[in-house]
Amino acid sequence: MTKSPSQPDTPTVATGTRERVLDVSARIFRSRGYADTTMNHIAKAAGIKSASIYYYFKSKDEIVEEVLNLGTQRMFKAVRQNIDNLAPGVSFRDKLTVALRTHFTLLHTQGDYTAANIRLFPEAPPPVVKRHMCVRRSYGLYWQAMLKEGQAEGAIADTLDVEIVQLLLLGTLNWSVQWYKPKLYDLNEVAASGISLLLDGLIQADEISGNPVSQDAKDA
Amino acid sequence: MTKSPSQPDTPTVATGTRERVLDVSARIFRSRGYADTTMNHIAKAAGIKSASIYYYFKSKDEIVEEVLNLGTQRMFKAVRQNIDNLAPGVSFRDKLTVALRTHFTLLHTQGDYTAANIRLFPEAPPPVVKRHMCVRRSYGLYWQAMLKEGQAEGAIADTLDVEIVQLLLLGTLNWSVQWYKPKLYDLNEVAASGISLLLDGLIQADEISGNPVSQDAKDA
DNA sequence: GTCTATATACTGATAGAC
DNA sequence: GTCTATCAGTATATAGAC
Repeated sequence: MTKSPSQPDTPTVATGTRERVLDVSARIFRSRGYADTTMNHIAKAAGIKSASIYYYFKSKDEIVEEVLNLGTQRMFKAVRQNIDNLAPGVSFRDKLTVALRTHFTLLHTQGDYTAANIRLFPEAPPPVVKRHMCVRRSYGLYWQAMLKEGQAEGAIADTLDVEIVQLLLLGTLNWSVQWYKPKLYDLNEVAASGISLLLDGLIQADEISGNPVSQDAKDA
Repeated sequence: MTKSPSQPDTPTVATGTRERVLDVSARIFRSRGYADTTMNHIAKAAGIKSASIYYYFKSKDEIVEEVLNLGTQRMFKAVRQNIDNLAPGVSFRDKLTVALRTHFTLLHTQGDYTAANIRLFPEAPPPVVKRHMCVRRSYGLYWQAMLKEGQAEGAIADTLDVEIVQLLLLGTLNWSVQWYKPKLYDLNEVAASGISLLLDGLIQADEISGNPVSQDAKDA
């Protein structure tokens, strides 16, 4: 909301001090969490003194809130963009695959805001989280709407509670920030495994039907 | 490891002060997390003064470590017990269902240690987590061994990396501590949805085969 | 065993010089 | 805009009386 003057919309590279503070905050929050990140940590990483931060932000929680909101917003924007770019007649399955892959990939590449968002969400003070909830709810409702489309098409079971499914789906991906290490696992392999698990399940369909279970989601 | 004298193994009900401190610690850590839980919070809930805690524990981190270990150990014990009690010829699918359901249920019932464990894991100081890792690794390896059995039986794909699958499976369940509220969702419905999602996938098998997708895991 | 009192350190935040 | 200096609050942990 607060924006330094004469800045274009959503600057990709941090130029001013305020953006630099936000960027390093996201990076440090991502690895140290909320409570263990001090204004001094942020200041040092930004190359200023901690008192100077208060020229741009009223409090530590104001920084947290902005990092939280930016994380969700960037995630939302990327997912919607990739979905909107799909061909009109694309199957629900492919649509969901793209959404899941985008969410997962953004969690582990392209900046620290999305990963910091996942970590900060349970750790941040309740008032901050409460204010952030409206942004997060929009994103969740977007997924639920997509799932309802899938139900209408008959691609997924009518009886499912789309809210629970949404929480389970994104939960599987979100939890990966706790264990995924770029040097230890291959991002594409993990993404493919996760998407395959969520779309087709772990158990092989050992019926006569040649259903290609656990053998999909290998595009991109 | 440290145990007050003349105590039987794994006391179910906390009698002594030490056990009471541990129990309230687990409860408070579960809801407030690591950093926001103070020795004073614990002391007050245990009905003593904060200085008295140091008669039983050298430091806050010693409490955290014990809560962390107990959480994983209880989870491990419950899952193994339920698996061992199964009939010899039971299918891999049923086995996995029982394991998943046990893990999920224990996360949300029967004490705060298991839920606190999930929350503390990313928040606790690295040295504490590092010491806890051997316990956690045993539990992960137990799951991976189970998955390998499934591969040997042909129940799940041979090509899957069992470590990644294990992390994805438990991640789906673990993440639920962030959103599951007993008053808002039904535990059995969420468990059934989660297990169905993980075993059979979200997408309907719209082949001719009468494969009962998303229609299982409703025992227990 | 549990207490009171306190040491020590560090936190988020403010005041005001430059 | 960024600094130095500092306040007030609170944290973990210790010392020692009872």
